Amino acid sequence: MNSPAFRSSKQGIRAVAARAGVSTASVSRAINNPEAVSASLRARIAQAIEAVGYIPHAPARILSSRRSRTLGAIVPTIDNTMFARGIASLQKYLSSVGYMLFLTTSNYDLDIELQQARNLVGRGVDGLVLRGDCHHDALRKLLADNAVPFINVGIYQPDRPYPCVGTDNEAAAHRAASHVIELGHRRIGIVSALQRNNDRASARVAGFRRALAEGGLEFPQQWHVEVPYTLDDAREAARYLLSLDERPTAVVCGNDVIAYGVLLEAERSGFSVPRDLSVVGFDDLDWSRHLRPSLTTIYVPTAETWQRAGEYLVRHLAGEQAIMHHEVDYSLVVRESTAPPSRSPK
Amino acid sequence: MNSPAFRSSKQGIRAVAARAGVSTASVSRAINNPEAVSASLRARIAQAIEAVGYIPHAPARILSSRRSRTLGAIVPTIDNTMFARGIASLQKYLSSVGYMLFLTTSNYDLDIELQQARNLVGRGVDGLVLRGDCHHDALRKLLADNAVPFINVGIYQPDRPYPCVGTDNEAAAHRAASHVIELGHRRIGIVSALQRNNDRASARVAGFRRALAEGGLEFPQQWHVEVPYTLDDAREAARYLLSLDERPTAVVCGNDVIAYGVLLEAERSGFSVPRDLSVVGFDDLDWSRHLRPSLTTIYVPTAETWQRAGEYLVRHLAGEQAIMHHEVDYSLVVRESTAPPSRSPK
DNA sequence: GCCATTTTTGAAAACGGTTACAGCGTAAGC
DNA sequence: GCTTACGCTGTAACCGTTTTCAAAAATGGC
Repeated sequence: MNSPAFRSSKQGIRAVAARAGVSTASVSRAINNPEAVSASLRARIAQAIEAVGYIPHAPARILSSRRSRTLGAIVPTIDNTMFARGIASLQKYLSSVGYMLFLTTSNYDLDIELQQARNLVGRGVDGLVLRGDCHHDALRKLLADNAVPFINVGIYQPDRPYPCVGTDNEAAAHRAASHVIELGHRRIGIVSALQRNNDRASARVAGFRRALAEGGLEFPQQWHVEVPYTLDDAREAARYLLSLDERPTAVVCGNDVIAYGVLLEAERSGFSVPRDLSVVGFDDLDWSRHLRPSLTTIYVPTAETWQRAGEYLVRHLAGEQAIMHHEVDYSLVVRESTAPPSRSPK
Repeated sequence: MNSPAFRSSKQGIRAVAARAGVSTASVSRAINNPEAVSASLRARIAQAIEAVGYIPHAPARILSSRRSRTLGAIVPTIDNTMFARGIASLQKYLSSVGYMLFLTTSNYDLDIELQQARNLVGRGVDGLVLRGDCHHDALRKLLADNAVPFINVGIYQPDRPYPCVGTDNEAAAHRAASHVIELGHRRIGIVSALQRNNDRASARVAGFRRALAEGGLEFPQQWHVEVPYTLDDAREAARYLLSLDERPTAVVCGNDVIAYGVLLEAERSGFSVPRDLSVVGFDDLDWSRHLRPSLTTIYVPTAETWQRAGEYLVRHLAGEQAIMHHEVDYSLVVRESTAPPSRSPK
């Protein structure tokens, strides 16, 4: 007969303990630190867990231990192949080391990102994976106040005091633009993603422009168009660029989707790629190899990047040393969409 | 001077309560049920919360209230446009009603799905969104034992006792195949996704086959190929089908990505679409409108479907009535990739 | 003003784990 | 044989909320 002062043993770890005839402490140890418990007890407990169908209650665990073995991630949107891939890779890695991932989206809005971060911190995540280094000031304060480690992924900024892992977008973009310059192009247009609250997009634009400047090329403002991440918008941008009196002979694009749009529109407008127009993308999505003409682009190892972000945090949380600034290599993949400018442009 | 028997008021809700000069109960009420507290207190508390920078601790909240305002979702993979869209839509809806989403992936593995479900239940999710109705037996038992409501999304099975929301894949596939039959095709190939543990894929195959059977068409086994979700595999399948002595004049595909592969390969092999080969897709991704020839396909309102799944669970959890079987309409979008079979096939 | 209601508010017991601490054997050292 | 050390186990406090219950305060009718 249970005294009312005793908790009922009907649920949770107490039920398991009762059934195995041990204390809750032993059950907890058997689960979290099996070596700390004798083999015989371990077996009894394992059997009791099985019999009761016991599932540890994570919130209680987190509350008590103050660790959740969970990381949070905030991405602008999941509806973008690059992020989807990155998240998939991160999730896979984390689950391989017994961590979980709490994923949220910010829609490129700094306030939403901050709010989601509050949410995740309140949730008790052990660390946070953020996209880029374009954040609300309050976000950094929040993470500092609560001692939540984090990492900026998808960028490489060795000079900043925050951990990051990714490719150097500026340098990669510079490489892409240099490629068409080396081919002999002098009139080069840029179709970039929206730069607002997107340091990846703006770093790429910066790289493009630096290459143009270094090449001594003139760059009229109307040769740069910013578009959302859709084929339709990219096509519209291409239509505009191709309609200019003084039109570019090459277009460097902020990402592959934009490049696809440019490719499609050029073809529809009767321009032949690469004869009349060279096009360079950025990301190297699946389609880039398959299109005709196939797309010259920058390969970015997204999966590796995001996995390394996870590795950094997991290591950091384990108290191990981890490199704060990790650069991930990109590479230029030359395919059919680029060629020297034709002597007799259409 | 605090007696050591009292908990320190340095943290959490107690710090807020101390600062506002009220009890923790009032703070809790001010947060969760503001009307239950007088305006003056509410104001004092709000100010204290602000001053302390208080972030409620979700795990403690869940532990105490036994509700998390969090739903779990298990999808095969996030790296698939349709799922990414669905998840994005679900997440957006949930956040609009103050819920969060815990997302995990199963990689089309029933055991992993079960394990993830355990995980999520242990995490205290209020409900679960599952892809399709192809699950481990233990999963249903798990959810029943723990009284966790769930819904199968992406399918429509009014005859089963489980809630679901989605399109009738069998019927939609039937419609797609009927389209090419009506155009006059008699030799129709099928390139489907892998059917193993994928009821969506197999329902579509069933629909295709029913249409063929009803049309009295013969269907040699070698005209059906199953491939993974990649352009490369789809192209290989197309290459195979087009190399047959008796080759199909039309191919119906389990999804758009497969159809893209078939389109690409047909073109590369010198077949003209739709003159030499008609192709039908399924999903209506962005590319389908943009390709040349554009792709005839089945439009599936993914975003709506997943949002409705969220609505069902939220409603159910609120104790409101909600329809268990919700059918979402599909539609055939006829574009350029289908035409009557040519008199003189290549 | 007084009593009966109806708010508002606070004290304290859960919620389901972890873990510091202490107790108890048993093995080792002498 | 007695101490010392160590390995295993149990007791119980605590993690930060919510929520029940009852007391206190406000309201209203007379």
